[in-house]
Amino acid sequence: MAMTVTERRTEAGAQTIERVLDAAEERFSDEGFRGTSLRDIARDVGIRAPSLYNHFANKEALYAAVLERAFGPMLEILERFLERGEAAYETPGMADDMLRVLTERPNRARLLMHEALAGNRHMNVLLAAWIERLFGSGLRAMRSSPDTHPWTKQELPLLLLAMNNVIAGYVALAPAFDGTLVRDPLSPAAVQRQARFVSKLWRLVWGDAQNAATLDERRRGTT
Amino acid sequence: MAMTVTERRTEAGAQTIERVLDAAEERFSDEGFRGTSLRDIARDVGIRAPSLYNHFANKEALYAAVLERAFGPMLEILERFLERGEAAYETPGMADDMLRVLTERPNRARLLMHEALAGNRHMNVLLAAWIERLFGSGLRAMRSSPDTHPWTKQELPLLLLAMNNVIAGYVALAPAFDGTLVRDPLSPAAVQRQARFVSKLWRLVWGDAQNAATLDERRRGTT
Amino acid sequence: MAMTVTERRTEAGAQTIERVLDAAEERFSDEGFRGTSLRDIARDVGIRAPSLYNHFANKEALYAAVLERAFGPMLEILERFLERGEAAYETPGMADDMLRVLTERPNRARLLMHEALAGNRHMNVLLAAWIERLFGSGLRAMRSSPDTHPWTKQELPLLLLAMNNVIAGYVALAPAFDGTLVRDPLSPAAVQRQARFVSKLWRLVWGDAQNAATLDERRRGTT
Amino acid sequence: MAMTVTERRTEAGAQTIERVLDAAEERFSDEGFRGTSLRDIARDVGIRAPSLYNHFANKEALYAAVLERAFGPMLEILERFLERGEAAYETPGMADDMLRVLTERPNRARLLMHEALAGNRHMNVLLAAWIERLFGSGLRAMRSSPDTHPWTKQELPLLLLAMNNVIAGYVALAPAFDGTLVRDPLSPAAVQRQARFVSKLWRLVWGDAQNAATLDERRRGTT
DNA sequence: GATGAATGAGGATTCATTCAT
DNA sequence: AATGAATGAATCCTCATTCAT
Repeated sequence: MAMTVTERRTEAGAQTIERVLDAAEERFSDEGFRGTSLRDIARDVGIRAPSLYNHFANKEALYAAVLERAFGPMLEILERFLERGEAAYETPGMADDMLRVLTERPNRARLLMHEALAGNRHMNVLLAAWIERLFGSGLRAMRSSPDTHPWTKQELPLLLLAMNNVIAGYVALAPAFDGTLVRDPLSPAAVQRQARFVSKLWRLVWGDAQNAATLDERRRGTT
Repeated sequence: MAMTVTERRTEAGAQTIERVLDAAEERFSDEGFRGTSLRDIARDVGIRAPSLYNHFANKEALYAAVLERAFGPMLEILERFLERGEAAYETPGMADDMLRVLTERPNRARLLMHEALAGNRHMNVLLAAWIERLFGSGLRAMRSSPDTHPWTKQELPLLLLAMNNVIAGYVALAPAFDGTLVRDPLSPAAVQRQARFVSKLWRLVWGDAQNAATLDERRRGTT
Repeated sequence: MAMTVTERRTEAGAQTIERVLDAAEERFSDEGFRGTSLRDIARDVGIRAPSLYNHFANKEALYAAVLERAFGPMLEILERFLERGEAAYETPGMADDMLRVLTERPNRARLLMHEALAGNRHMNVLLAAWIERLFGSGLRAMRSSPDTHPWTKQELPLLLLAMNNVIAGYVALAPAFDGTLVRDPLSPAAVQRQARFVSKLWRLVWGDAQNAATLDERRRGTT
Repeated sequence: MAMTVTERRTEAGAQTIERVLDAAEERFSDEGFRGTSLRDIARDVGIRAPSLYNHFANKEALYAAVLERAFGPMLEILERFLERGEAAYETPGMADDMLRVLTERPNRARLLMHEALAGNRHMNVLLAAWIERLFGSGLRAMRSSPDTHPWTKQELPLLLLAMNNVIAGYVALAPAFDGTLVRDPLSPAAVQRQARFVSKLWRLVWGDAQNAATLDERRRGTT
């Protein structure tokens, strides 16, 4: 299928852009915004640094584009869950998907951590709003779920944060403990193991059907 | 008690060093090693950048000194636990102390995260060895504890990592979610709340007497 | 009358060229040759910088074209005067025309000043020759005029230069003193006022028979 | 006489600063602010560009310092005249001094022109205020002088501007017409000639009692 | 005739570091 | 112990220019 001149040109540019975003994501996730140099990114792509300015207005804009591309998909995952009704029992499913998304591109978890460490300095307003929304809805989901779990209302935010740290932390930090605690933590096998671990952890802290049953029984017993 | 001139001078020097380390810890924990400039650190202290070289050989050496000072105390906490026999039931106590140490100086948790994100690039051999030892002994403690908990041997490292991420993540990242999930997360009250939360979490995932009882019953019940 | 495609295309091109020259004149007159970027000029025109190269070989060539277009008309004015016989009493008329030409396009006076300030670095040989001719003939005109004026032969060049500075300086510099000395100095009213001022100035410094007589009379009358 | 360490250090620095200011004045007056590169200035001084930052915060600050140093003396000349009573007959004396100051450092006149051409973009508030004051007081002086001159109140600002352009224009632009109108226009002899010319010009356009009388007499009778 | 992509050269500025004082 | 001066290397970014399309 023939391409018009314009399309071909655009496509070539788009390819470069994609490669730049890949390289930038990698670099930014290693050393953060200030620790990353455009020259290094350019070198990774195989172009000269000034060429980056054909595609991005400046370093900040490139970083913003990296963040958008990185977290857009996650936000969509969230959207889907939100639309399906925010049912509490879906929270573990969400965690599962999140883990999968993050492990596919572990850089992104690191990116998120860098942002958080630097105080969300560069996270643009839109993105920040989305993330807030994400946590907000996660929280509402937990609050509206049947109270088969042992947590008070005040503790729920802490639990959500903790689960988030467990999931994102594994992806972002485990590599640093490669050899110490986990071997090759981002291999498919290891990720699957971690997914099962998170499920189990969630069941333990939140309760599952069996658990619920046990609790139910206990409750009925009060009758 | 009078001080000689030399002593006073030395003491003044020591004071400067301490102030440099404070400023450096603050800066490094914000933007990491590469993102931090010696000039900024010097400005915080109220001296000029070249003066730093009177106290530290270079930027790397200063960073190393910051890491040493930051994690020495933590390693000592660990030492104490290790010497006292690595009893499993003490793990939560350790987590508690760790949380307290980290929240007293939240920068240090951020420092650790930066290091981990950058792949422990600057963590010197000694420090790395200590940390490895820390996790190693934590792991042995968990392994040698009575199996009143529901985890397999393979899952224990993941659990240790998860608990670490929960604790350090709270201190390092919660500020980024100030207002979203937690309000003023490093205030004494909030820290205490988090400490209680971690305890409870630990009891849930590891099991305590009551839990153990329940599990026991269930087991016996199959008879 | 129909135009062929080629003609129309050529005309479009000519239009673009004209718009480029306009934009370039504006920019160059603000910040000089080195201080002006092709990108800015292109942006003003609504095209991209590389397109400029379809019309001009390079930045220098564009600048040369701007100079040509800017000073061609002035040179023609001069030509006319020269042809009409270089009569001395026409010098004020020339000054008048010059002022008018300059105020219609104040950028051009600024352009000339930039050139002079930078040592005529870019003024091409042809242009320089014309300007030299301009001053040369102005000088000859003054020299060959009846000596009703109080100037020596040696002073005439200084007078010519002075008048030139008064005229061009007003157009080029007055805007900088807008509010301080003159209000809205390039408005038609202000220009007319300045034209009258220059006339009067010229009469005073050059003197004509009538003027001298009038002044004399007035003075005597006060007796 | 021995110098303390501090003094010697300061003096060396002060020397460098002075040389930087000289070089910068020269460069800025040739091509204006944007057309001048710090590297060129540094090269003229014999240091590397980053060293400039030991003495000036940035390019703008260096430029501001150049302006201050260049126009401070002129403003002082003015001050002296203002203090002595702003008598109208002193205006030519002022013009004389101004010309002398400008010709001693012709770059400064060019600097002023560049500023004016670029719309006083960089002239700091203080300087601008001074210049405004300068023109203001010149104007008041002219207004309060006995009306032996043929100008209306409305024309006085134009006259002041014209004289300014004659004086500054000679110094700034004459070099561009070296060979055409004036030979070696900044040589002492040429400057003196121009000074006499300006005096004469001023007498013609402004007139003083004596002059008027003399001219009158001469005209009336040559008796 | 227009332009997206690319680039070498340069431009302002920062940075870690040295050294004499 | 502190610092002013200096600097090579690097940082972000602009600029004039080329070229394929």
